[in-house]
Amino acid sequence: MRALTHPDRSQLHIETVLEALANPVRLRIVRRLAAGEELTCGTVLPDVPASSASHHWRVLRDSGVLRARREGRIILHTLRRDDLDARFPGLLDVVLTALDAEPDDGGRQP
Amino acid sequence: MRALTHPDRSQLHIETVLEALANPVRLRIVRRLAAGEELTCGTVLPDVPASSASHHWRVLRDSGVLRARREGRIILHTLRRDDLDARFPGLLDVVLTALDAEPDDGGRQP
DNA sequence: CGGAAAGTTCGATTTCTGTCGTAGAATCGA
DNA sequence: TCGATTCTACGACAGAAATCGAACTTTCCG
Repeated sequence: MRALTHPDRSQLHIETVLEALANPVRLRIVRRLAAGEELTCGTVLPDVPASSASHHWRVLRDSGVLRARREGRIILHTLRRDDLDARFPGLLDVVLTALDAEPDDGGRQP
Repeated sequence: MRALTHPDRSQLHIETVLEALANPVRLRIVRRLAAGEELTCGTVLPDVPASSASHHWRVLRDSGVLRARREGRIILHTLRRDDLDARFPGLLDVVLTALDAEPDDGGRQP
């Protein structure tokens, strides 16, 4: 198990962040973290296989959207609101607001 | 040649817009349109084959990021700033500001 | 009318993403 | 120490997206 590394604030890249956000599963994660709570991988995507979920958490971490902290055998994640706001002011807010105005799946159910 | 159709403002979808923006070629287009100028397809991506470029313009149109207007044999494109600001206030601004702070290729050259 | 220009569409190819099972590491509690 | 829990790593596969040449449409102009 590799150490949890994150790009630092100055390395955040708008294109990478947009790529990370442009996915329905990852938007679900971001949305759940919006309240500020620290959440474990397991709690957010009960319907998704662990290995798939892990992939999405990683994309969000690697892009700098989330910060991870290992606590024993679990990993606690938070939104990097401070860093995102510093580098891309308003981005997170507008995405979260837009998500709130939509159903949980982003309006993709029949 | 099909008519140029656009999703209307109420149909704009944050996830679709993020997907459209999460691509380096398309970000180049958006960046060039940021000044408010109406531009033709041919003027923005001289290095990209026309058929590839056409694909990207289409993604941007279909997602609602751009508005197209046919003028004879050319197509004039503009950013849908009004609609994007109405539905996702601040999104375009933060993306454009972030792009301005980066090199033209988004920092991907060696 | 004929040819050039601007874009699109189509189809083939390649490349990138997402999905998921399996296996493994680390931690905890009994 | 054994087994359960939590999560990651790997590898295979499928589907989606990007790329691009070739053919086509429409328009403009000589």
